[in-house]
Amino acid sequence: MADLNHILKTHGLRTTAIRREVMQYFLNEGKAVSHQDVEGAMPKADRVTLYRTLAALEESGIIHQVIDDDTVKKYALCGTECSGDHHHDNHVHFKCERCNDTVCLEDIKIPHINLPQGYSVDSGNLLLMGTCKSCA
Amino acid sequence: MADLNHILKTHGLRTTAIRREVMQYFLNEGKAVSHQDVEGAMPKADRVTLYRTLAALEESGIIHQVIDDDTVKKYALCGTECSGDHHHDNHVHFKCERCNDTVCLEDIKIPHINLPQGYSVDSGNLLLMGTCKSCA
DNA sequence: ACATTTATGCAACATAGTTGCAGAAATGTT
DNA sequence: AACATTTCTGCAACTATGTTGCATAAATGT
Repeated sequence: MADLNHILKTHGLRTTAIRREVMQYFLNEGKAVSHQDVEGAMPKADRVTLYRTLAALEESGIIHQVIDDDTVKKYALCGTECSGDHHHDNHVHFKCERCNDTVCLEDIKIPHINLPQGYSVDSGNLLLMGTCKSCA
Repeated sequence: MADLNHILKTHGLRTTAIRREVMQYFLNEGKAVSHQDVEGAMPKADRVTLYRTLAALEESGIIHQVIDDDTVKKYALCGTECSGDHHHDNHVHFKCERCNDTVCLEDIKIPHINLPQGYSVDSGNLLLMGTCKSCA
């Protein structure tokens, strides 16, 4: 609890019950979750508030968007290095095609890629798909 | 024209005016386009037909989905090696944050990544973001 | 040129996400 | 602790995106 409040404060957000609950949900899941997932887990909470909560957590650098092959937005908790102005979520994501879970592989970084003259790269997103440990 | 018909036939699709127009649009754009883009370019065509046209072209391996940080689906033409059952779009995609265009870098392949024991990888998707040649 | 199969266009529906605004809760100040 | 200020929450309405069912039209096979 106190932890969660501290994270919120250090990221410039007010401490509210909903934000703590959403963050706790992220901690429990340990995988990328969508707005719909959050809504399912917190049926009493207002849809719109949850959209805005996710947006606030993302803008402040507490969660980051996980790019995935389906069209709903998904998010996961950022590592401790993230802050609002500078996300460092340059790790690889893995989506299991059996259980459909997408997870962060925090230890595996996106390799540097050489591009032709004229391109400059700021950030990247690498999604690997296949079968995860639990489904193998 | 004849070319487009040939491509459609070799991928097991019937040759229709709309499919040729959509394919021609892909050829002209040379970048990843969304349903909305196609609709804008072909205002007379029916929305639903365009959704189904894109789905048919994707399933048959003529176009492939380009994963991007925004949530609308985008597609681009596949290289010649693609067929319905086996897509080979394992090249890198680049999204320019100024012009917002996403392009295929056909010559740059996704590098092999070593994952921990238990993961098996079937396919991957690498999106690099930054500034493109024209916007530099 | 005819029968069969598949594609198109329309209406209605379903899902995902946004905006405006009033009341509630959190924070800063005294 | 009480107040003023700022920000958050919850509701209603709305926009955008994508899907399904079905009748008609067009493409293919014989």
